[in-house]
Amino acid sequence: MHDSMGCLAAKLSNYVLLTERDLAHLALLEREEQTFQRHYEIVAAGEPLKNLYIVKEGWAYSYVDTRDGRRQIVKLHMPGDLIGFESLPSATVACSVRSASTVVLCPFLPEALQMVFSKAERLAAILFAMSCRDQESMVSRLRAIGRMDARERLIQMLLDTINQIRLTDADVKWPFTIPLSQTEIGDYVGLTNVHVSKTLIRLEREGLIARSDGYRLEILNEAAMERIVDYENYHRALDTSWFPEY
Amino acid sequence: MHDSMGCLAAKLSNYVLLTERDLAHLALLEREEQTFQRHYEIVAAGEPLKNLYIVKEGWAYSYVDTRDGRRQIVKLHMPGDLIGFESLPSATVACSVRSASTVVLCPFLPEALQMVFSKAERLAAILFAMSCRDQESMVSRLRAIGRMDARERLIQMLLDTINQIRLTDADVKWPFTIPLSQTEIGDYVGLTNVHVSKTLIRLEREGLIARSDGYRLEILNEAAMERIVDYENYHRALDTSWFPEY
DNA sequence: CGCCTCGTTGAACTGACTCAATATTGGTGG
DNA sequence: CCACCAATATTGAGTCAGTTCAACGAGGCG
Repeated sequence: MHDSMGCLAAKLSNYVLLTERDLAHLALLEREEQTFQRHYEIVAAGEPLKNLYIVKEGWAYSYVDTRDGRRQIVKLHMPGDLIGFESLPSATVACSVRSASTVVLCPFLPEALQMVFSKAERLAAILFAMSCRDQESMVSRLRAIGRMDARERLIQMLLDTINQIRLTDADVKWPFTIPLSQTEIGDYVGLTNVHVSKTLIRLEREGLIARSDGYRLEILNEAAMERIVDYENYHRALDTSWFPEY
Repeated sequence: MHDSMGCLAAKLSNYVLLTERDLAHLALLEREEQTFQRHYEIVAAGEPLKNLYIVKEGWAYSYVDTRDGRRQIVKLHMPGDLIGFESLPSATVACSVRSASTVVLCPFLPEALQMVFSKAERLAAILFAMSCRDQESMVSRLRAIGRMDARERLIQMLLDTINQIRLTDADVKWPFTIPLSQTEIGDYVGLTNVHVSKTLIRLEREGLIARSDGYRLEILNEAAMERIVDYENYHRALDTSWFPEY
């Protein structure tokens, strides 16, 4: 990651070759920044949409609730991720956002997209591609939650998380930290905290993972885990053949 | 729906005011068309991405499989819907597509987007907004599948389907037809065909819905059903405040 | 007429949940 | 540096929603 680059730029540069002009436009989106403590409610669903965000540091997640208090975490946000696109069409916040660790976000106004679409077509295409990639990610989550048992869901979640981390940190060292409680993991994969605990212990006994103090975790047999869930890593370079030229 | 308009244009015009220029660009995407019989495998996951599609008539759906044959239907596609965006970033088909009824599709090449982004910025913004709306829809599905029981999932699915229909057919008449078998409905909401059958019968006994021969269905107490799942209808006009001007 | 797909029904099973007690961890202030 | 508290994780017992399996029924089509 270059010092001169913002976090979004750094992440996008893993996907696609950015031009000077792209970088200049991107810089405009990452001017401000705000820091939030762990477990802070950054945005609440139902409000009018004020800001979109770029994650600069730390983790956050988007979630929705049911009236009787059940919670579903929808996406994890790591450095370089964009937050809030699903709220754009209705101009109303569709998902609440909460920090998982201490987190630094760059807020920007939806109106900034006007400039992007009219003056930086290629960047617009990139953002569009990122939105499509988010869909791809949600497709795989729907598959996991809709059709897999607890063990498979957790395996899928761990694989996907580690690959998402690798995007900005090419060789992660084991063990790595997942700043999520088991309740949060459960809310992410559609299980109870109790069953997450039992299933993680099972994965440990099977020799697939190892856990050390607190939230540290090691994936011992990634290949086997990939086979179990038929894992497809879509966190790779973007196809740019349909992008406009400058 | 104007005769001169394509299906996508017709659908978009429910969301947003289209200019002459938008319409001209849209027309370019809807030149060809292909017809498929019911239950035809239109695209298979894993292939290189060839076409994106606009639905002109009939229903189709996108789905993914697990290795051992479990299936998860990801989206329903109705007239005016766009198919295949989630495959764009990887240039590989992420979801298989299958026709639910006889269906007419307008294929177009991903490269057509190049023209859209460079020459029709406003249309690009619209497509981007549609992709974000798809995300919104998948958020609500994750909530349903991850955190609701069978009865709630089916209620949510019925409400959402009828509201999606209403977009192009403002006052649907009861009873309306859902061209999906109970196995397909199960694959959509993450249940078995057996349990779908039992749960639909239960909803009927509760007086929430009525069913007539085959696939015809009537929603008897929409308000009650909306209350049960805390339903939010996001199939409404798009916020265009961040769209570029011409 | 007979095949095939689809829906219904019932019995038995089981994965995940609920509830509740106990352990562990991390953070805080004295 | 230790003691205490709150948050989180573990464990076990009992329950239940949804699955599996299997049989049966009903319409649609060649």
